[in-house]
Amino acid sequence: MARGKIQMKRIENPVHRQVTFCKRRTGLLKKAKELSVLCDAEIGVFIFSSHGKFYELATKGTMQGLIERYMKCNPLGAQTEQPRDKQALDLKGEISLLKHKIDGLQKGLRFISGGGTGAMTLDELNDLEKHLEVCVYQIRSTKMDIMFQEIELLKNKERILKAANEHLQEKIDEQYGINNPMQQVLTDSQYPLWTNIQCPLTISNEIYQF
Amino acid sequence: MARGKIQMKRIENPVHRQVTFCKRRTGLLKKAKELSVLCDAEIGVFIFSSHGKFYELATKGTMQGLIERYMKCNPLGAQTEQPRDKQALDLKGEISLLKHKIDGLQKGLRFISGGGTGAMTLDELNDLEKHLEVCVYQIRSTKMDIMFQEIELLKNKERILKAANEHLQEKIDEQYGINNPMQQVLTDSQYPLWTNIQCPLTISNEIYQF
DNA sequence: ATCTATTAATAAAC
DNA sequence: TGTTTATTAATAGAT
Repeated sequence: MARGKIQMKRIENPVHRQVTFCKRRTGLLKKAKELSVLCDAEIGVFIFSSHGKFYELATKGTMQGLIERYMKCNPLGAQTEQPRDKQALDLKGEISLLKHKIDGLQKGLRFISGGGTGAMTLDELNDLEKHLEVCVYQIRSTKMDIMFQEIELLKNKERILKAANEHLQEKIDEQYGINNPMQQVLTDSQYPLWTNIQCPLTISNEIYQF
Repeated sequence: MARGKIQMKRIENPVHRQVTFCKRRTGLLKKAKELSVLCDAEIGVFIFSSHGKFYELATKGTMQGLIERYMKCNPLGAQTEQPRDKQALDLKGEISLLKHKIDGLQKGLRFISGGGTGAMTLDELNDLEKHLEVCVYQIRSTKMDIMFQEIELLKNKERILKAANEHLQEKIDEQYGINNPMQQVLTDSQYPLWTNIQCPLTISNEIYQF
């Protein structure tokens, strides 16, 4: 794919072969990652070089998980692995994964408490995001509770004041009758005055203490 | 690599995603074979599509052989000893915990970003996080505004009712004097009655419409 | 699946 | 190995 085609056969020159191995290995893993990302696929790649050196890629989860999934898809090979080994492998995998998560949370805490992020991985950011969501939710919930309580309190006050007003009005009506001048005082034109009245209510101590 | 670049993120259009998956899967396996041939490497590739369909390639021997070779190379598989049962128990717990977490995170992310997310890059997550913060803030802010408005409204009503009560009380005092029986009605012992009074206020139309 | 305009990968050279 | 460059290979979008 460059400066000339190459034959699709083993490269005999060891130097050329090594160079090509390095380049194409990188390319292959890149392609695998891209395919995983673009198409939401889970991909695992093993590469053993001719010298026995090992390279691997697991795009989601761990290679252990991939192998397990592979085993499920291929019942034929299920027996090759002893349960003991499998369990041990799983355990190790989980431990490293959990340590990883703890790392992420620690980094997240550091971030929240003022520092920069440092290099956080995608998984770490996922955890942090969830953690932040929970924090935000809790704070909001508490605030809402307080405000609802205040609203309910004020509604209660309103109800009681209305009842008090009604009672007082009835008393007045009893003495003045329905059509006495008192009614004029309670029209819209008078309303703004009331909102500005500051002097203490003579009956407030009894009525408004709740 | 054709007719325009594409973003390195999950392709949301299912048709496009499927087409790309097919093409790139072919390309990836071809690359793996080429690398194996050119550089005399042993390569294994697992591909699980997002729908769970499985594809594999083992360039030399079988996938089983590759996995076994992988087990030997992987230091995690080397040590396994006595506390097998304990390890197994731990393992089960860890697995279910992690699966739960992963499930939750994936669901959350998918939910938040609307469509399915697939693997997101760090930058995408940063953007998502920022977006989330803004969304949460906006929703909370709107709710708070509404609640503050309601609180202010109720406080206003309270103030006006108190003023009205004071005014009415003054009227009553003018006629009955400070020590008339009216006072008794406005004591704490009477208070519960008021809270249950349901009949319309005779002066409410003027006072309470705001 | 097939066709191309483009982009991406990479062989060779340094 | 990393970079550069000329070239080939892969593939996105259209059909």
